[in-house]
Order: sequence, then C-alpha cells, then structure tokens
Amino acid sequence: MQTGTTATGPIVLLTRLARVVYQRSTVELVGMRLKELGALTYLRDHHQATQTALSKALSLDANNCVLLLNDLETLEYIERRRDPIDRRRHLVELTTAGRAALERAELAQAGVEDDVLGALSTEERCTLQRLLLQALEGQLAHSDADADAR
Amino acid sequence: MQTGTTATGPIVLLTRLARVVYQRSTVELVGMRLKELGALTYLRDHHQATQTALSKALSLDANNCVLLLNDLETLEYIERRRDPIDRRRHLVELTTAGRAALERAELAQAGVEDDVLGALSTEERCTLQRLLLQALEGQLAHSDADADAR
DNA sequence: CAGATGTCAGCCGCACTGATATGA
DNA sequence: CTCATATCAGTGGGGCTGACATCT
Repeated sequence: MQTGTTATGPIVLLTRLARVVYQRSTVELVGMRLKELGALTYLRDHHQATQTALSKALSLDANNCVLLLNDLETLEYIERRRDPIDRRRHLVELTTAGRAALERAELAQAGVEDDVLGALSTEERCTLQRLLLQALEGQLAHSDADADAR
Repeated sequence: MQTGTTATGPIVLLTRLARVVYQRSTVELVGMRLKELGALTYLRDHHQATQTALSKALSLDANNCVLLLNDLETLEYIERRRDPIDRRRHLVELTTAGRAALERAELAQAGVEDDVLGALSTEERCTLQRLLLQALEGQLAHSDADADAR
C-alpha cells in the first residue's frame, strides 16, 4: 500500500510560499501593495482593459477591483475612460507615471524575489514561472465563456 | 537594452495562483480551512512540535497559531500537552481523529489540485512541488538561529 | 531578576454581500 | 423591461499589536 509520506501537496506548499511572499512584500520595500503591482503589470500587457477582464485575470472580486482602481487612479497611475462603443464600460489605461512606478516597484520586487526564491537557480525560477503561468492560463481558459466579447 | 516584455515575475504569478487556490478551497468542499489542512499536514510529519516551530513553518503569526490550534483542539483533531522538560512549552500532537480528517481533506484537496493545476502534467506538478519545497526550505534555513532547540 | 512560551483582547485592513445608478 | 457594468455602503473573518500569565 502507499507509504506514510503523502508529502505535503503542491497546493499547501503554494499557500505557504504565498504567505511568505505576502509578508515580505511590504509597502515600504516595494512602494506599493502586491495587488497594485499585479494590476499594473496586467495593464501594461493589456491596453485598455475593461474592469471585468481585469478582475477575472487577477482573480479579484469585481467590487474589490473598483476599490483598487480608485486608489490607483488617485495616485494617477491609471486612467478610466468611457468606452465609446459601450458606454457602460470603462477602459482602464496605464499612465506614464503608472508605468514609471511599475518599473520602480518591479526593481524592488526583484529583491524580494531573490530573497524568497534564493534557494532556486535562475533556470529553476524560469521553470517555476513557466509552470505558474501555465496553470493560470489553464485557469482562465477553463472559466471562459465570454472573455473576448468584442 | 531590455525588451518591453518584463513578463510578470514569478512572485506576482504566485500570488495570483494562490488567490485562485484560496477561492476554490472552500470549507464545504475540503471539510476544513486551508490553514488547518496545512497545520495538520505539518503535524503529521513532525510529532510533538512546539507551537513556535509550527508557526514558523507555516509562516503564521504566533498569536494566530494559538487561535488556529484552539479550533483544532475543539474539533479534537489535535492535543496540546505540557512539555515535561520545559513546562512553558506545549507539545502539539495529531489525534487519531485528526489524522482521519486530514486524510479525508487531502482526498478532497486532490480535486482542487486537479482543478487548479489541470493544465499541468503529473511530471510538471512534481516539478512545481519540488521547486516550491526547495524555496520554502531555503526560507527556513535562512531564518534559522534556533529552530532545533531540542 | 530577565527571557521565553503561550494566551487573550482589541484594532485594522481586506474581501465578500447587497443595493443603487447608468446604459445596452 | 431585462441584462450588464460599475460603484458604494455595510458586514464578517483574518492577521497583527500589546498586555498578561506561566515557567526557566
């Protein structure tokens, strides 16, 4: 029969490491919260994203997303514009200041990464990154039914 | 100079995936909270762990750990005993019921894993697991100064 | 006495639920 | 009218800070 070593599944390990990441990514160190960094990163890769798309990509609650964007807009890191085609929607865009802040934050975040993933070689980090991305993309494809819409 | 594709570092990806995991690991599905599962898993691998060791391993606040153990003790999944050698300490142990609950939860958690890591092959999941574990162990070694104590 | 371990009460930021406003 | 999008107020659980008790 199976051994006694069920060996702490990847899910549990992932949550543990995420907790470490969260604790080390302080605002003082990175300059912004982790969620904000994630949002800005997404917005750099997706020009004029709708808020629903953003919240899905970040696995964020739609309401929560509004609050997050409010903060980012106050900081003038993003801009919300009405979609001329569908005036219910907002198209979110990164501002120049936002892009600069993002780059600064990513630089600082690299320090956190070195700290958290210090035991991993560059190649291993790439592998990890690839696997995480793969899982997340599978996740999106999986919950798609609209997604494109336009 | 560097390309425009800074490509969403592993840290950000990790937090996103962790969010997905957290949202999918509902109590109704798994039978307990994720933290509880993590704690029980640790206790299975480490007999008679002290609470400080536990909280460090789980990256949990010591106070928070107390609350968590209170719940688990109420459920009779764990037992706290005074360490006869150092009577300030509590040695935490998994009960038979706790072990059974853990096995049930792990079974259910496997479903969540299939869901979240569905885009990954078995081999890739193992790789992911290995990398996460490696990072976490590096993390522990890094913040060690006592750790063993006994 | 100081230092360590565990416990508890209080506070705060975060995420979710529900209701509202605007537009397709 | 119904549905979708975005917004906000209210609520609840999660984690952290600080004070206290016990023991070395």
